[in-house]
Amino acid sequence: MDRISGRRTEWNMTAHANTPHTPNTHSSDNYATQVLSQLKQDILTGYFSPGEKLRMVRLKERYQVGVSPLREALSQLLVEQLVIVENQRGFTVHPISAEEMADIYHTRAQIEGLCVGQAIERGDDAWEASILAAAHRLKKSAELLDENSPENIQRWEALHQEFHTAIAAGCASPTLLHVRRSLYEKASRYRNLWLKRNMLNRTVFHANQQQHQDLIDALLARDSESAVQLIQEHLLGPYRALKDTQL
Amino acid sequence: MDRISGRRTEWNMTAHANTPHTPNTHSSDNYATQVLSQLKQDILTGYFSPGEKLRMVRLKERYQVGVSPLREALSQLLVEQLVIVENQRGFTVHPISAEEMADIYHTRAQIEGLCVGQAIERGDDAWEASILAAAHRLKKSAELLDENSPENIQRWEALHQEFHTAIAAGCASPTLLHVRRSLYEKASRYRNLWLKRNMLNRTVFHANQQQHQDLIDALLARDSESAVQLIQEHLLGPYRALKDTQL
DNA sequence: TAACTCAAAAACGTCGACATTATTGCTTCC
DNA sequence: GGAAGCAATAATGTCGACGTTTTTGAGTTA
Repeated sequence: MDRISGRRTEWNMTAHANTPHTPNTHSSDNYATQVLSQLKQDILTGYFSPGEKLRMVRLKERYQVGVSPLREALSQLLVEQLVIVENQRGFTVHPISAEEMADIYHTRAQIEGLCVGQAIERGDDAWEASILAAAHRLKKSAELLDENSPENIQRWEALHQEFHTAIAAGCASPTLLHVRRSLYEKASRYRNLWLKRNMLNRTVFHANQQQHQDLIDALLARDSESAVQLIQEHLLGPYRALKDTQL
Repeated sequence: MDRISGRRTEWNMTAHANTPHTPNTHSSDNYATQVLSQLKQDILTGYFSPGEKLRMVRLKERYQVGVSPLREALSQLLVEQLVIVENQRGFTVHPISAEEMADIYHTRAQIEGLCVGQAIERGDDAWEASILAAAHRLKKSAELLDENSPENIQRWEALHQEFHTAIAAGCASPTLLHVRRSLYEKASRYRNLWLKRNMLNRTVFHANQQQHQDLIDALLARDSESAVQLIQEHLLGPYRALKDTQL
């Protein structure tokens, strides 16, 4: 057993309490890459709070690596604006604010609108099929929400995201999809922080179901104007629910 | 004199041949930050060619730092998709392709459209004034292009960019402007590589002048549809000139 | 009590060294 | 002559150590 996989196992076992880390990392990755995904997850899920100082000793203990891979991972999160840095004062989790949340969600709505608009122009049969497939999987998993444990919500959320990603993928623009993904991650941080305080009720999800069907109809009809309008509303809905509650 | 500024001076003096590096770095930055801007510049300007292997020994010599700051800087360029990495095989300059160029330019046109559209909605008097000021500076500097030395072209290009940034800034969305900046950098790599091979002729710039005036008129008239159309054409024009030439 | 000083402790950023992995080049064998 | 094996070389990724800077906190003074 080589060092990396050995170390990897240790990580999984020492994942202290709060966050069960995904073991889905290929040992072909280096430490920096492995730490990146875990650290990102820890920030997005709120294990490290907004504005919290990220002390190296703590990070070294948690992820069982030296400072070099840590600083590489943190450097990447810096570009993604999930951490901030001040010379000689180390790294800090990027603070949150109502203003940033509004900006992210609105920008995300615009970007998603671009994706959908182009997807309608460019999407082919395979695109339509993948949407219907993802929609089917999502609908079938609605039962996950009956028992609203964090794990089930996470699983449903993953399927939900896959559904919307299937739609956006039709735009066939790696650059645009890259931007989209980055914004999704930033937004999901706010969503997760909100989830930690407020349990979600089922009604919002049923509204979701209807919106999804309307969206699919507009997509298959290649009705760009309606589809863009629907997807933007679909994204801004959660925002409106979030923004008035205390973070 | 501390180590950083001492080292900094050495950098400026040892800037081998091709690229005169900007000395505009505060000594409050750490090595990683300083290396980042220089390395990015070297990639954008083509000192390091697309697909070229970035060997650590070479980078250490060029920037006079150890591997730690280098890997941090490269990690950031990784997120910005200016380099790629393969485990145990180090970093490589991100390759270029006609497909990527098309994707970047088209996405950029869409993003710039969003910026302009929102700027027209949100822009105030100060916004209008800053546009006119930047336009004035740009027009006054047209003489820079009479002698088309690389330095003059660079200076004109900076003013040109400031003009368009002044317009986009009206959207008042940090997130959107962040995306915009990232795409500008990626696109400028293609433009720079093109400039290395083809000297530009003056006619394209005069066409530019007229487009700028039309754009300003549309902005001040708050004619969103025209303005978005104009800015997108303005961005795609250079793309069309570039795409048919050999890279 | 509040502000200030300053020494001790903690934390940061960088380098050099080392183990591991990839690459090169030479030799051997078909 | 060309493929295959293998040793030598080179390059990568990570850690521990070190100098520097920031933070802490106890003691002093107003």
